[in-house]
Amino acid sequence: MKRNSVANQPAGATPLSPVEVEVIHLFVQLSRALGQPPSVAEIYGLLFVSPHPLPQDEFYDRLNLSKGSASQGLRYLLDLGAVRTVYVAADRRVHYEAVAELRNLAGRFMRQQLLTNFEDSGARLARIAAEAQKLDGEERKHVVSRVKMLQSWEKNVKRVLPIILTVLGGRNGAAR
Amino acid sequence: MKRNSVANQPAGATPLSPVEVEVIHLFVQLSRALGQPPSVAEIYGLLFVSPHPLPQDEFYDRLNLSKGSASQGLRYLLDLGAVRTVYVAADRRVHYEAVAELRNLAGRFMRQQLLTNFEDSGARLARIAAEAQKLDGEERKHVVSRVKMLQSWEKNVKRVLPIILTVLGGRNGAAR
DNA sequence: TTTATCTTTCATTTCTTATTGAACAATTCG
DNA sequence: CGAATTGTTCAATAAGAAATGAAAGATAAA
Repeated sequence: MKRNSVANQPAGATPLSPVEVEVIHLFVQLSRALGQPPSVAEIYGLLFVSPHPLPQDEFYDRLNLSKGSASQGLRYLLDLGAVRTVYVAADRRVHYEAVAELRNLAGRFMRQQLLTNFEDSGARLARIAAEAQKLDGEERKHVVSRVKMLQSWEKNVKRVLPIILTVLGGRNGAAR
Repeated sequence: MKRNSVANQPAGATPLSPVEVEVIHLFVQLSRALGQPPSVAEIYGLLFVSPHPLPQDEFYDRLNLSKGSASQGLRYLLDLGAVRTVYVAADRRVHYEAVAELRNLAGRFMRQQLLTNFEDSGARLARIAAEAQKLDGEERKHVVSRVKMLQSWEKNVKRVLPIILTVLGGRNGAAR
């Protein structure tokens, strides 16, 4: 069966309500901006509106994605800390609920994202600086100044990140 | 000819120096984190280290990408404001140079990125809020609180963005 | 005007990433 | 112990994104 956006559930599954559809859309949109796969966004979106913890089959029945996607997507969200498991009495299935505190979410996401792609940027910058010394005259002057610029960028970004997290967390999103 | 990373220039083109290679790597890495195509990162990286403005053929000769990619990539960077054109006397070709102020770069990039994916999120939130009123009892209560949470998130993000830009710009990257 | 140079466009191809689904655990129930 | 239910893994496939290259525009020089 093909993934035709959010549509045609298998017989017996409760179709998505209009609110659910809208909220899921919102998260899918967000996922594009953040470079995350849509299936993950769908899963998180559904969990986010749901008043109860949900078991895995809810996801592949109602969002009609494959077992595999549901399993992988949930594991990814678990690792990210965007979702937690909940024990439900008299039910064998593992249930999930959304972790919705913006500070945690944003923080973990950034860490994951930046660490994955960035670990060695400092080392690389040092290597570049060293290489630059081998150049001569005008060119060296220019390259050295560019490298300094990059180092300054790095420092700035490192300075800004904690601030972002603080501000995001300060008055945070707990609706009351 | 296939794109085999940064390698085999056509005969006659100056091969990339070690410094250039490293700097380009750095930008390609960054581009992954930001979800930008590698070819664009290569172009910007080369321009960033270059002490002179460069014409288009430099890009497809030395980075060996196609004319098409060079043209499109440069246009993209121009639109973003990450690159500007430079007039060079007695040369018919348009030359390009990098715009390297972090504040401008980051600002424009965020604006472009967020506007593209986000324009209507406010409207969508309003629609969701309206839909939520149609629900009843417990469920409505929960959905309404979630919607409030989303609205609060949106507000927080809008509040944080200008701060980020200010801090990035404050002591900015002009090497001296 | 004709020719040469430089640039853009866009249908096609290639490459990357996300998703599927069938096979294989693992667990609980009868 | 099976049998049924739940969950994971991973090779194969599909969907999507980026890059190519050939053709067509522009512009300038001869």
